[in-house]
Amino acid sequence: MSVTIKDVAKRAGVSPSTVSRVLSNHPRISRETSRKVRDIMEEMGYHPNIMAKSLVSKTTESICVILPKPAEELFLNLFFMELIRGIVAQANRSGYDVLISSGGNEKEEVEAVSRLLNGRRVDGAILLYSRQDDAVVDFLKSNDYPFVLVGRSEKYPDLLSVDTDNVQAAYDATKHLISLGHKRIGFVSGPPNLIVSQDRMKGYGKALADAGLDMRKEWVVEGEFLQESGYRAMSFFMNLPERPTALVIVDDIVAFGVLRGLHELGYKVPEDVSIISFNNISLTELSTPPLSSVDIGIYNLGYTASQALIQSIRHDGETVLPHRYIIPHRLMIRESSMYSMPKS
Amino acid sequence: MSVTIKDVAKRAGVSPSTVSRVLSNHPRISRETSRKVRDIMEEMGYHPNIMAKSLVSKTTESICVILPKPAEELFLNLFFMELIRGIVAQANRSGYDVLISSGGNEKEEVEAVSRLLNGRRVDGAILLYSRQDDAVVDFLKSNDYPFVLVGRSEKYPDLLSVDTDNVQAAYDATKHLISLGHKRIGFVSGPPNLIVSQDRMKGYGKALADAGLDMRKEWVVEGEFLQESGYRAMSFFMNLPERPTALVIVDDIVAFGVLRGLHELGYKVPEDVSIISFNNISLTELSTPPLSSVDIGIYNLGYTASQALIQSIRHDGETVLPHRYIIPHRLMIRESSMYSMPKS
DNA sequence: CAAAAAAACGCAAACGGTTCCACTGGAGGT
DNA sequence: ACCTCCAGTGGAACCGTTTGCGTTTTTTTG
Repeated sequence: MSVTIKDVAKRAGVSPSTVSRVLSNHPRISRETSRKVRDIMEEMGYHPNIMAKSLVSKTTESICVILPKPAEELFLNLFFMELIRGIVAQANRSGYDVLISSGGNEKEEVEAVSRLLNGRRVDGAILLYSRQDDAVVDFLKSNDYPFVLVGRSEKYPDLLSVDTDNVQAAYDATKHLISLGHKRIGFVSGPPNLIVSQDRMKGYGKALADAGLDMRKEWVVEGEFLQESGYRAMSFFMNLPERPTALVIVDDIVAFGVLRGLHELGYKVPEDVSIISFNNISLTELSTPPLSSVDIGIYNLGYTASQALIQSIRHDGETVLPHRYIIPHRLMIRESSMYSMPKS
Repeated sequence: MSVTIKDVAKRAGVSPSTVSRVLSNHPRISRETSRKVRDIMEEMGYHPNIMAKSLVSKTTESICVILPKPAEELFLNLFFMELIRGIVAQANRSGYDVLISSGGNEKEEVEAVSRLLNGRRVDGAILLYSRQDDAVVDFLKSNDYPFVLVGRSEKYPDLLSVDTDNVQAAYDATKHLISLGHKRIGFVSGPPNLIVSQDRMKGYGKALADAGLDMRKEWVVEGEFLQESGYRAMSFFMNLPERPTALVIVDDIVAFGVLRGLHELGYKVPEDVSIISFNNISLTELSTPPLSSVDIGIYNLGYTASQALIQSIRHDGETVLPHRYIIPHRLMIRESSMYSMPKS
């Protein structure tokens, strides 16, 4: 059917081994043989069979990324797509292919990962989440397969992972609001069991403390990564006897809900309430008003994760590799927090 | 290293062939042999080596999807992620893996696809776009590889493809506005060379004609799939001596720009201008006001594409398969077009 | 009860590469 | 002129499965 290494060999009057060596440009092949063989390959339209190659080399030059279930429900879509783009871009640059997999539930995920890694279809995996107690992580770790986490694991702190310094990011965001003169700053959080929620909350608290402001329990609400969460939070906050004048919001999507809630309640952003959120997905600039957000470099997160994984796959064990990569973040200040408090 | 079919065979006291046959549950294997072998496989933790299998079976049970370059720039991200989710979900259900690939330019794309298909790494491909004249399509077609287009090709009308009936969709959207009493209806289009732009424009024109309304050149503008396009279109439309009272907009993202433009110019939606757009990405419901949009079933598009491709891969050539799948659309009417024109 | 048919299984050759080892022939050393 | 050495190449085994065909065992049948 397809032209093989033997066909080329025959046509070139050399042995298959020689052709193979030309392909991997082995040092001990003469210039002219190499030229001749390459010409013939070109002429015959030869393409190496990747399967045959990986069968013997025991390496597939490909990785998989596991989409979490939430990707189904939430529309963290923007987030994931950006991440995937980064992953694919880097992987392709390094000559790796990327395989996407998703499972309905955790059990299915483990089965999928098991099939892919035990079946030697991929060399490693990227996990796009950090759940509290993850069967997939357990599987990968116990089988000693290369993998990297986008996020971090509390259970195993020294896993290879790529993450944002969420504490610092929240600290910076909060400080920004403080520098605008705000003294009553609230926090709209996400699911309390997610590490990212906890970390951002921590940074928020730290910034307040450092500025000598007190963190009031009633100015902190927890919710989901959904706009409804933000929406509901507003009817709560705005009925308080003492309302916050600024909000740090755990995610852009939630911030959209906040925006909508405030709008319906008749409050203006940023005049009445200044807000800033996290992730800086591409929509932040086109809401009304444009949303201040902490850019966490999602593409870069993906890119780095892919790089770290491939590095770890290729690693011969000589040098010691870092366990943890922190992607720098930066504040993107837009209208939603551009208003300086009148000195009151 | 890893436990192979031979290890299992030895341990079970049978030949490798028998083990293989158990795996593919060949009819001529006795109940008990099958049980015994399966038990041993379980016990030894056997997992079939996918590479070895594909080498001999000449089929990889996996497909690839080619991300177009625009995915890099535009944030059709929402769109693509949704599509990919559909593709992956269906493929996994059918036992196929999905491989994502993207190329910087068309040449790189061809190289990537060539490597994947010629190298027998995947069995087929899904193309997420319909460009005017596509080298990737030419490659796939001339090599007779299975592939499916999400969209349609003017050059080769009978390619396997999955698409929306964009003419009808635009017709329906326009008719909706007409039914609200609008007589001056404009159209904000996308890049004129994209088939989707052309089709939607066509449906728009047809609806106007059927209603006896005239389509005025100055009420139609072309642009990009970017919010700026919509934004700019508004400063044009709203300076016209006779302004449209309703707009059909080629894409949700563009509609966001329109919304913003109208807002800044002091027009209210839907009181002053009613609008409806296409695709119904998840953000349409959380803009202010929520956007009427034509839901084109993006997930379904992906799901069906995957299904069609796999069907075509497995096809033995006996029966004849459809070339073209049309995914039904439906209007999602929200606030942005809820206002009935005052009888003027 | 022998012969034929069916059922269950084993052998060995692929699939398309890679790589260790052996072989050849000419250059360089003595 | 003989030995050594090395660059350049060929031979063959192997990677883990599948599968056509042949062999053995069991069952059916006349």
